[in-house]
Amino acid sequence: MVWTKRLGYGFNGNQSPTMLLVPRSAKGKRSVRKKSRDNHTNAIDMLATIAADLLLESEKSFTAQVIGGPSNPTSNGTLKKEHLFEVKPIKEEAFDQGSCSESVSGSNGGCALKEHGKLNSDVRSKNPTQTELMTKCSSGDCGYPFERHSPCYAECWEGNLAGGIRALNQCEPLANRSPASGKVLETCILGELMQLDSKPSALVSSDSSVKAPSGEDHIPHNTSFPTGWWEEKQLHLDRDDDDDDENCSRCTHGSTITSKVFRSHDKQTDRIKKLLMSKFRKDSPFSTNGDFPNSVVDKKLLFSSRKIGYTRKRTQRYPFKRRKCFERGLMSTYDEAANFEYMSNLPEINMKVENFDMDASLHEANIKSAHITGQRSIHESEDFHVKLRIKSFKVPELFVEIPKSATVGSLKRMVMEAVTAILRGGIHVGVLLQGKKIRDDNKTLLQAGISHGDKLDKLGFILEPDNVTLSPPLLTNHEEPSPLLPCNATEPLTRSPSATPLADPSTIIALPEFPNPSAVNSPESDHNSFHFPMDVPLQDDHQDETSSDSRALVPVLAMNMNALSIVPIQKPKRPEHSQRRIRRPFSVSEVEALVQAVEKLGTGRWRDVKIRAFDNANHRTYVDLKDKWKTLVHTAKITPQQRRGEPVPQELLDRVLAAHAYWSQQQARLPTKPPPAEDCMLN
DNA sequence: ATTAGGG
DNA sequence: CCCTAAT
Repeated sequence: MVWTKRLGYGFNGNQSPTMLLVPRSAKGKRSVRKKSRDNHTNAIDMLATIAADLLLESEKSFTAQVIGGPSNPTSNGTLKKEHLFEVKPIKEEAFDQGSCSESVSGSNGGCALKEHGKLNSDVRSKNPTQTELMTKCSSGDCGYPFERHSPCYAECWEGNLAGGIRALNQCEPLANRSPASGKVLETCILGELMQLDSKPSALVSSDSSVKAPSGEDHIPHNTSFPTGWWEEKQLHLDRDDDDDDENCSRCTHGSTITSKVFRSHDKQTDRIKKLLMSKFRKDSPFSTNGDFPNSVVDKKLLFSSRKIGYTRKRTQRYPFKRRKCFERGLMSTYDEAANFEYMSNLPEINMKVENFDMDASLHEANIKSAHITGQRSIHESEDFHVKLRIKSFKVPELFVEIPKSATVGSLKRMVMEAVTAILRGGIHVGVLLQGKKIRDDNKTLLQAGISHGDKLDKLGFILEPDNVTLSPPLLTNHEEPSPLLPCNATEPLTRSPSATPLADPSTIIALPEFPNPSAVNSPESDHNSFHFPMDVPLQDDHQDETSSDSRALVPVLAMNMNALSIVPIQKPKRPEHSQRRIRRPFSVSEVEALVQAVEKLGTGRWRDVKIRAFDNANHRTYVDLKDKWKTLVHTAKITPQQRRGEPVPQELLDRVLAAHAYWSQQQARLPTKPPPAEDCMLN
């Protein structure tokens, strides 16, 4: 699968870059992209390339760190393409972008980012657990736990956006938030949907004339979330996102297009809204306090949330699309650490937890006696059961950058798009125990230490974006929809024979609609293969690691929003098509046909060659034929020992050489005028 | 859409 | 095979 990260850079007004994008026009673009695609990209290389080749010629001192990536990083320290980087200049002063007030008056959301960044930086530097975070933030201006509120963040947003996002950051004393703060979630989600601006977005039209600051670049994204079931629900108004070479032109010309998209999106939104609202009304575990949600409801809830994301997946342009027109855009990033703010607004899951309390000594002694806690007894089986209360899942952090002139509705859309972008990339669950990520899926809870009551308090779950692609076996056929797993997804989770106790459906309930893992393996898949949460052993690393491990998908340490940062976007471009085509080596007979056609037609008429010799071979494009010819010529020139694959008869290779020579000569002879169609070296 | 080349 | 610039 082709991996891509959308990198980009933007400016806060006329100030320093805050985000790094790799513009299409950048000199080093290619190498960056290449490197990015390489399986084992060295972070320093990446950094150096970016720093040297791209935007900041004068700033060549950068540091890079991994801020996220596969949960099973290679143990050799190299980085995989899925890893997320943050790159920032060593000299941070150079990127000072001014104070909050400046931003408010003259720029855009930079203030929020900055302040937010500061705050996060503060807490992140300790690689804190949630508890620590809350403590930390409680001492801030706000006085409320950071869990759900970042005063600076909210403040700035209010300043910049006239309160547009205030609802998302409502400050609420912890005590007032009943069970697991579910209420806030409800408010936010509902609020989002209900208030979605139904206007075609003045923002777009007004800004569409704004000249894009720079090109942008895509790298095909490797991530392919299983597509299928939701697609039928989509409104096919969206253009293919792949041919993204267009500048603002598309947006500019296409104000109608844009409007359409938005309108339809609004319809869609309405539907979702209704759906969600009914769901909430009926099922919401958050409607009353003291009433803990049960797992079933939770599943439904999450399901709904995710559904939103998927459903909207195609109807919504990826933020960056419009970004070019806005001259600003939305950056989303994954910062699984310390993002409680956002977390509180997303598929947060709150589960009532039964009591549980395991006696460590019993475990260690491996005694197989049932242990009764509270009212419920443990199974008489060999294992004790651990009951967990998942107060919340962390979800990736988002950063939004949007013009002051933007409407609140558009802001909401952007946020939603960002959410969608992340969700559609797929997520899995990470488990943290006392801040340490448990990476070995094969460990038993006992081995991992998830058994003692005291430790369970420090058990954390985290929703992590999948940085890997689901292999396309069932997608090669582009038409076969992925099975939609039922939301009462207990079964998919237990399918794996290697499932650990964690996969017990009674404890893990938050992963409703992952595809059947058995369906995502393909011969083509490699280490990038999708790992179904919890039941596939990690290959490279069986050691627990602290979250500060650079290979872990974890907190951004001391993240400074002024810093130049590369923010990968979870934007799998047209997932249904972006898969690298399966490799299909040419058979000898195909080579024969190709050679014959080229002998006849020459080397500059691949379309004709295609029609002539491969008209019925749908998978062979004229580009393929051209490429094959290229390799054939090369093959013919090297020694047989150097050749690989199915050997091509020397006779054919000789003909290749002869034809190549002949047509090269023809081409040299008539550079501008190709030989007549009837011409043929064999004539 | 095709062609031509680099990756 | 992919990605693109250039036609």
